[in-house]
Amino acid sequence: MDGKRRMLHDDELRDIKKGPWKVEEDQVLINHVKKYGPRDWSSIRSKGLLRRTGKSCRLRWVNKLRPDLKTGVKFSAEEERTVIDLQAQFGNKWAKIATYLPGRTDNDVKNFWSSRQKRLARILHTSTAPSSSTKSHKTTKHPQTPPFDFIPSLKAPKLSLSREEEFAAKSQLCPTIETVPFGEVVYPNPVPVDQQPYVSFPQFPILQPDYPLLLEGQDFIGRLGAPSFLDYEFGHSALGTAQVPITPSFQASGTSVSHDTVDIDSLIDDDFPPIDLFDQIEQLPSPSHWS
DNA sequence: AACAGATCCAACCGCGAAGTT
DNA sequence: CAACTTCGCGGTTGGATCTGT
Repeated sequence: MDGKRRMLHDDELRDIKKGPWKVEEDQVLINHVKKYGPRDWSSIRSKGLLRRTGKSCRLRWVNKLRPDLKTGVKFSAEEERTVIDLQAQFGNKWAKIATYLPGRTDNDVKNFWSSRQKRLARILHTSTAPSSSTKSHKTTKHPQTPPFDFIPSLKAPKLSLSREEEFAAKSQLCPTIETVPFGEVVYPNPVPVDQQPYVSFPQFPILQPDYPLLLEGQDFIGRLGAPSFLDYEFGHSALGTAQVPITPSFQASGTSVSHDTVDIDSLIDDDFPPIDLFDQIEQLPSPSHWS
């Protein structure tokens, strides 16, 4: 690049506006999209319509101005379940996951997941603290303490695992792979000292040629909504069930755990999110990465 | 009522892929 | 085909709001 061009670029950078959007800016952006469609973001700036980068314009449109968005509506239990299932399947592919959730953006999904993660982290930490407060389980006095000291997998870097690695890792963490209904808590009886109670989770189905589940997202998501979906899909022998240890303190934290089982829906309510344990399973490194 | 911590979420950044010149 | 630009994605940050003490 020559000097003239470089200087111009710097001037442009200085002229870039950042921060919260004003109503007038939104209107300009909306008008642009009406005229030209959701594209040519950079031209918005080059035409002098806004002092925002094309990138910023696109983000604003996608996350806030698109007409089909569910703004201000919390994730429903069904949406939560979908995110959790798809995250287990795709990993942190938020944009992809968002395509399964009408009205939700990748940012929404990402934020949702992130907040659930933090919440779970705190709950897990609180539940294992030696003399944790008996007060509200939603608060903690130890926000700076790494929450997952007791779970080796969570100290490992995020990895994208192959199905084989994933399965191996899960098996290593929880050698006992059983086929029990989705969401069922299995308490070995009697409970050995080194064996926590387990909550079981499904493996996603291994792709089979005549099995439409993973072929078309819409088909998949439509089936997710069916009341019998989980029972049907996860009850088949093609599926394995991974188990993840839960701590005894979970049992005392107000869940509907009754004796040996817990209904999966009770795990997806606002006050008790242990289904986030999916993530602990999914983020397991392969055994070769364990130290 | 005041404060602290938790939660939510809008917006930014860096990077890589795709498209264009 | 290389250089450059634009776009899209995932991660992160910081401010506003909520909630509990």
